[in-house]
Amino acid sequence: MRKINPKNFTLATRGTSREINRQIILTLIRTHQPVSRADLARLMETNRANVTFLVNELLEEDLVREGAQGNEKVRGRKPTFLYLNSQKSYAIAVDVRVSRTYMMITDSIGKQIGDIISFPTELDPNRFAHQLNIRLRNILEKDFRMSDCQGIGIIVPGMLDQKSGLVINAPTLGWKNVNILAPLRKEFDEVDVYLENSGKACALSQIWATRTDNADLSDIVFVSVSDGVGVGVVINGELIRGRHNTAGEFGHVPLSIDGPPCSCGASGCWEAYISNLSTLSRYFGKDQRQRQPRTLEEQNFTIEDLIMRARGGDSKALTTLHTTARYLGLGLASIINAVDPNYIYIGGEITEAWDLINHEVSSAIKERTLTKDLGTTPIRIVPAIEHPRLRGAVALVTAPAFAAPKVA
Amino acid sequence: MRKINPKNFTLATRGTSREINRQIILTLIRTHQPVSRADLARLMETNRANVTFLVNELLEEDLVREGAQGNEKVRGRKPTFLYLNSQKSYAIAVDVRVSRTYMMITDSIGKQIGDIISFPTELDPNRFAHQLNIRLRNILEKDFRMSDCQGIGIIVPGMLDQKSGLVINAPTLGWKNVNILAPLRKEFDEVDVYLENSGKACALSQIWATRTDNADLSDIVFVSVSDGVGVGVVINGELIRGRHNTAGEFGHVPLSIDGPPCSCGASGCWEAYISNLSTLSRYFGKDQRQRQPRTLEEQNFTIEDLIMRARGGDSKALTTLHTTARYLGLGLASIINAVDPNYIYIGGEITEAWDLINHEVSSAIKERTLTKDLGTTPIRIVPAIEHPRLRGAVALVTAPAFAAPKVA
DNA sequence: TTAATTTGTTAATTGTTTTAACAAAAAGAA
DNA sequence: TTCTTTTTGTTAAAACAATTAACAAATTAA
Repeated sequence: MRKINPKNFTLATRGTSREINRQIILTLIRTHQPVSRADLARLMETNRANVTFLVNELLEEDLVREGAQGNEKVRGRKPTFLYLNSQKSYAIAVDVRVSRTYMMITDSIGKQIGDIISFPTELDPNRFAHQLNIRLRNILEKDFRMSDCQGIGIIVPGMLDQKSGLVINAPTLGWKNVNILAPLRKEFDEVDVYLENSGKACALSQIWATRTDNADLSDIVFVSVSDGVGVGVVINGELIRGRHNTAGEFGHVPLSIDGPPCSCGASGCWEAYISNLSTLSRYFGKDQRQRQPRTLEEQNFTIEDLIMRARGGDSKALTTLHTTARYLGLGLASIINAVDPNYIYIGGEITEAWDLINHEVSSAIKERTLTKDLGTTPIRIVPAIEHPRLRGAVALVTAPAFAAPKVA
Repeated sequence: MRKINPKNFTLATRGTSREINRQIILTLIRTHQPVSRADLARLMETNRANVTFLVNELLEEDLVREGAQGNEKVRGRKPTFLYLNSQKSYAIAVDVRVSRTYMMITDSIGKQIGDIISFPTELDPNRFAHQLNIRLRNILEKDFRMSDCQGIGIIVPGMLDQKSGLVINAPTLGWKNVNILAPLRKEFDEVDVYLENSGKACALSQIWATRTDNADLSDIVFVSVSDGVGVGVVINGELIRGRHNTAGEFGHVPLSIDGPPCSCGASGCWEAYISNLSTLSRYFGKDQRQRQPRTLEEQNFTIEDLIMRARGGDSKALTTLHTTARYLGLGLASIINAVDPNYIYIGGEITEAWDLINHEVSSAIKERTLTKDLGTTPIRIVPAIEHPRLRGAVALVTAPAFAAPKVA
């Protein structure tokens, strides 16, 4: 039961029904391809004539193409299969992280083209913009044609204003009130450039992934545990952004208000318990409150090393991971109580140790969730190899073509 | 950018556009009445002919009526004003609380008819059902006509399953897995009966209230502080319910996981810091961890008494309120970080002391919100006299007629 | 009294879904 | 082979709703 906003509604015009049905057809071709017109008519519970009209429109726009004919051993005329034309355009994804920046190119349905490339991130915003500019120009003018580029999606770990392209605060990069998009938009004015927070992008990557399972992804949460903790919340199939594009920051909901200091300035945030840095500090026995300097050896020691040690029999390492797992679960319980999602997806380096910690996570979740049902909310691991951030950046570019039209 | 759910979509039919525009017209008449067809055409940025057709349909259904003519000093034909026919039916609202149950009757646009009546709540579910049955029968058969009743909305402070009508757990009432709706639905099978949690109902009461201010209520949170803490979250004009209708339970997000024990079984929940009981316990210096019994005098002492004492110069009472205010603000900061709403509404007895505590609440919010913008999220007080729970119960019945049709 | 202006309706047009009929294509039965 | 049956996809016609244009009604100002 959604209330129509009397200050901001969308009237239905003569073409609205067609637009809606067109997007439904696109969605169905996307999830069921290769698929025939007759199949679509059955899936949509409508008549084949309607499907013919709508598909013809998509064929004319070259969004959809006809392919081989089916050859099942059944009577009757063989169906003509339809599939999305993935060659129409390409998308560029950019994932900016502290140490390196990653780039991926995909076709118009998000399938990777070539290899992922990466380069060290310039932490000076101006020099970064210059650096990225050159890389993009290479792709847009040498490797591909600029007119074929559907858009560029850029992921930054921090809070940002989507429209203006302003990075309000990206603590790990040290960027504050930096407009990273303006120079790019000026340089490549033919191409759409999108900006998104990494936690939100990861959530997008899941709902827009083409999957074969029957999972209902209309209400999900993605929790990305890394240097910081990023969270993206999807409700009713839509990423929630809030008034300032800052919705979903569960990383800074406290476990204990008097807990360890957090990068955000407050103390006891969930992030201050479960980020990789926090886990490592705990392993080395440093009191985070004191922000004691770490030795060089400690600085080069990563969470992956810790996991390796835990697997190698280092009981202190294992205990450290278990403690993090418990805190992870306690925080997830808060998210579950607040959002009650269908699934929770978890990404980040710690997922590599999931077999070691999943029991602790589950029991912590059950400890603080309000009902038994909530305690069994399915948790799914997203391995790094799936590149959720890059996939989310791609979705920023490619997904709008499949999204539901704004109506009422 | 909403993803169309390929397993659960709604195809647009020939009538979909009309249905959408019809609901927009209803919404606009509701918010702008009395209003002429020409006004509607301007508000909707469409032509008057379209409005005529749609309004004629509403007139035929007797949802809308024509009223007086305008008489501004302008040239041209006088407009015929349209208004919602509020006499078409009536709604019954029931608010079940520990001590008493309240009932209100409204017309079909939620305007109160007669006085609010109340009676002591029978805490035995069967006897309660019987009691409520008799009360409802009186209204439906003696005072009014059953066929005119649009529906009955019942509010229960606890977790519940909307569809089956099951009260899963209402700790203050002591109800667990009680089906309160089944007997009513059986008895009054002509009438729709709706069940809703009190926090969620309060949120509904705000978005569906007919207001004159220009507030954008598409993203709001209602926090109801009483015996427990109920929270309702509205995103994109729609109350979020989650997979098990338990979404929004921010009352059990911890401030400190090792904090005082909470009625839910966990410890350190926000509720355990700010509920009326928690505030009173703190005033009487009881250690909640010990669950010490209170004296008879203490048992009869209410939060209103505490506020009175604080106003009367009792500095310990004032300090107690200030402490609650601080905890209230710290928890609100978590909600703001997580949801980033346009407004936060607060109801409950403590709002009567708002002039005493609002400064502490605000500074605690600023202390833990991630950005300056978030720190200035407007907080609005809803006084008890506005009966948000009963108004929410009414909205359950009357609002669906104005809601956006499900599409795509 | 006439012109100007605004409201609301009606008729015609256009675009879209829906129904019904049909053509095309293939397998199976006679 | 030939005919029947079945399925796919298209086309023509019908039904319906938004849109456009024209017009009638009602009122004020000149």
